[in-house]
Amino acid sequence: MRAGLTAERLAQAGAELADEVGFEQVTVSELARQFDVKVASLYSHVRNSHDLKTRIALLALEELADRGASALAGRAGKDALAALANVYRDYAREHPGRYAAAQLRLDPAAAAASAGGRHSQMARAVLRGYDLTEPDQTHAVRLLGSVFHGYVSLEMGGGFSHSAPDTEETWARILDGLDALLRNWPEA
Amino acid sequence: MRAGLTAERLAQAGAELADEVGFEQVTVSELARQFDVKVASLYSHVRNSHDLKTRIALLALEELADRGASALAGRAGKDALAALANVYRDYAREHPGRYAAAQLRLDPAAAAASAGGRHSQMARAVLRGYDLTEPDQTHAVRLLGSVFHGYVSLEMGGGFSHSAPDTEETWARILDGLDALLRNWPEA
DNA sequence: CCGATTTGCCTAAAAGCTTTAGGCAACTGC
DNA sequence: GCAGTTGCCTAAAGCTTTTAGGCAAATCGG
Repeated sequence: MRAGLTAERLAQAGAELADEVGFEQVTVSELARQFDVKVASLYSHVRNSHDLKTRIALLALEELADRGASALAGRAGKDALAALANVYRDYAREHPGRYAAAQLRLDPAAAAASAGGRHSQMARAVLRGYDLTEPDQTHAVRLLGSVFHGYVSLEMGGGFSHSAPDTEETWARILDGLDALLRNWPEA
Repeated sequence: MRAGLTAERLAQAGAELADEVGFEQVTVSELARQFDVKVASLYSHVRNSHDLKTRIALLALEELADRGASALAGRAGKDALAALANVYRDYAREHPGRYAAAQLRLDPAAAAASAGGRHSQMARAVLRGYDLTEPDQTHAVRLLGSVFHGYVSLEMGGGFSHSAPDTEETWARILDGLDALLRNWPEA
């Protein structure tokens, strides 16, 4: 009786495990336990612990990009902005472990093979609804990335303690603010 | 001959170590090696590995708050905004390990004892230069936190690959953008 | 100044994670 | 059904964390 391990199934199971116990706690040993298999067996499918984590990160980035593409379809302007923003926030809430994985610093090789490019393309797609030309568009792409990532990770980390006003309200107002800023991007 | 360990010296040494090898690699064992002392000895000063990391985080938050307070003294408006923003960015560049430590999710007890409150007070101080009243001021505090944290961590993580235009330019334009937005904060 | 107490670092040991090497059995294809 | 490949196994070394208990060095009281 073989367990039927593959790198993909390991990454998938690792992603689920990450959501349950946190990305930090995802370990080759724990994964072996889940598959009821000896630890050494995993090393035929995965180079090492870091390789496993990288695969989980790539999977998460891919899923996020898929969600983003769906959300953006048929939307433009502020509608698109909010849709993309919510993709990141909702994904982080539904899949905290995967979201943490997506934050993993990838080595250049992995980064090139990742969905990273799709993510910046999505941000650019949103910006088509605003009147920015290069290089301002690039600056704006980076701003969107910063706000989305920064807000989501602070909110998830409890950075905005449960004080009033609630974070739902803040999120809405920040999106209003970003929209206003993009419509009125200051010249250099 | 005693080594003269204390929780404070361990946190300090841990912070330096974090800057050299990365916060993730800061380990009780490695620290023991640095002090040329047996591992078990550290456990008289520090409850466990997580306690050590928490102490490093608190130290980093404290240092950051000190720098922020200096930077803000005598400044207002966009000047203050840029000064505070640069405190975070510069600190992250000079002390990447400490900055990573400052991102550690603190348990409520540690969070309450941390310099977290000073940080939001600094953001509020910056916002005094703009015309925002509650609850918009809180929303804006959170926006500043998001952008500063998000930008710095993406830049450090290589998220803005070394593509043109350079990140220095983007940073300047984002601060221009934030300033413009705060001066023209949209109503609800 | 010296004995008593506290404190600090030690040895010892258990338990868990990572990674490599080499082997045997179970699938796969001919 | 046999040969070959692949997959999971045993074994083992090295690292980290954490606890328990001991001896010696610093510190304090007389």
